[in-house]
Amino acid sequence: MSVGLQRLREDAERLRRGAIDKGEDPAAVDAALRLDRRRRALLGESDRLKAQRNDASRGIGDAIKGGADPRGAEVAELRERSTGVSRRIAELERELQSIEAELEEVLLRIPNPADLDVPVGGEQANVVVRTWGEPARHMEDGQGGSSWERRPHWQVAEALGMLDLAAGAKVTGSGFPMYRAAGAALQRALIDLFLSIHTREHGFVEIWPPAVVNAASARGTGQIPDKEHQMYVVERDDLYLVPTAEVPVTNIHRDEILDAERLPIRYVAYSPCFRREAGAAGKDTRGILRVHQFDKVEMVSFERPEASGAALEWLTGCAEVLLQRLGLAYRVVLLATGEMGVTQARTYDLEVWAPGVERWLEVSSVSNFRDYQARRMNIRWRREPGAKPEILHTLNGSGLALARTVAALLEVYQQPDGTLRVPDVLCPHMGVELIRR
RNA sequence: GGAGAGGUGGCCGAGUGGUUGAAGGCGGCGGUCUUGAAAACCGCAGGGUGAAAGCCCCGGGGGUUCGAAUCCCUCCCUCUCCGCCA
Repeated sequence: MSVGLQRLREDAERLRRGAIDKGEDPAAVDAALRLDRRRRALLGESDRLKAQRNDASRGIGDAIKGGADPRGAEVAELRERSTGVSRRIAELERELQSIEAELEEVLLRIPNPADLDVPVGGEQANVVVRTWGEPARHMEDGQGGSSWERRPHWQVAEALGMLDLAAGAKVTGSGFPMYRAAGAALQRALIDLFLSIHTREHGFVEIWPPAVVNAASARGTGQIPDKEHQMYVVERDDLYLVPTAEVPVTNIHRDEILDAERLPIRYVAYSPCFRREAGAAGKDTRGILRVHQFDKVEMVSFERPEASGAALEWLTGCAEVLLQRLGLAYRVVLLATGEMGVTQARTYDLEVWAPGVERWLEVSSVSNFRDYQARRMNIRWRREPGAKPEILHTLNGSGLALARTVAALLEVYQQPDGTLRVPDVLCPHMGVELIRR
């Protein structure tokens, strides 16, 4: 269950409003309310009958122990009366089961309402919270009054032998980039850089997760049912290729009750990410801005509810550090309700400036899910030993997604002569300061 | 992939179809004792739902039965051996 029956009953209006603000259908809220009422009625009836049955069974046991003939008329009569009750229970149980299945299905479809201070609306309602660095110009001044034009990343990369999109298309299909030579090394260097900073400077515990998950995990983080069509499915084994490390990593603590002193728990994980990008055909077809497989370092945090708001700001900062070290200009955008996913309560996107294509590219999305995912995954914590378990809060954020970061790097660090300068932080990882043909 | 063993409370581990939501041990919490601690002794402690009574939960699902942790089916997982293999 994602929103919880308690909240459904007490706060239906907020849920309805939240769905509408996100551009989703609020009908699921009313359907859930209806099913919940029906369920409670059936449950009351069947519980009463079960109590009756339990008494009767106990009576039969006592009678036999008290010396009654198990095959005698007295016991047979008791047994017969109980049979009728059991049959009625079975009927109710069947109906209850179908109601509960329906209810669960409907609950999974109720969106997580955005925090109240999130701007309502579409893209125009997004708020640029802050910017960092000086966006590089597309046309750059050169020596002696000359000027040069920055090329898009795919041209830079292909010319330097760092990327072979044709090979990727041949081997797998379009949207599966083949990095080579310094391009491949750059991938490895970035992954290492990001993981190193997060583990050494930000205190994350490094995880190297499976790249394939089962349906329960995909449901836990909310990919199912909302984004099921965006995932690659291994049908034979009923498994899904991960669209982000968020899925395997957040599910680590599914069905657990964590002690207070363990919180917050903060993981950082590298994984390849697979996305079908269904419905995005024809968008960003050139280069590596929208691909079916990319690499990403993801931060995941499990927090006490009262700490999740501050944690979101902190996580955002952890991602920003990486862009600052790479010397890439970026802006932080607070997403408006209509731009958010159904599971998030508050989301910041980090957008990096790519002067070749002259666009801001989303390289990170940092979100507070509050209790929405945790309830689906049944992840709880205890304030103190012996206290009632409570649902905790989960957050995650990219730190960072590689493909678009690489695109920005290529476009920012290209030189007029066609070579590529390696950002200082990456030199130790790459072993060179300049990449040339 | 083949053969076998097993999945019970935070952990280990009993469990006969009938007050066993579950013995016992360890661990945990509280107390007595102690200058303090240890030891010893006493006591308290699972989760869900519900206003409560109650109902449900012994890997998941289904079945047999008046009644299932206990019997049957099925799926999943763990372990051991064999085969294959980075």
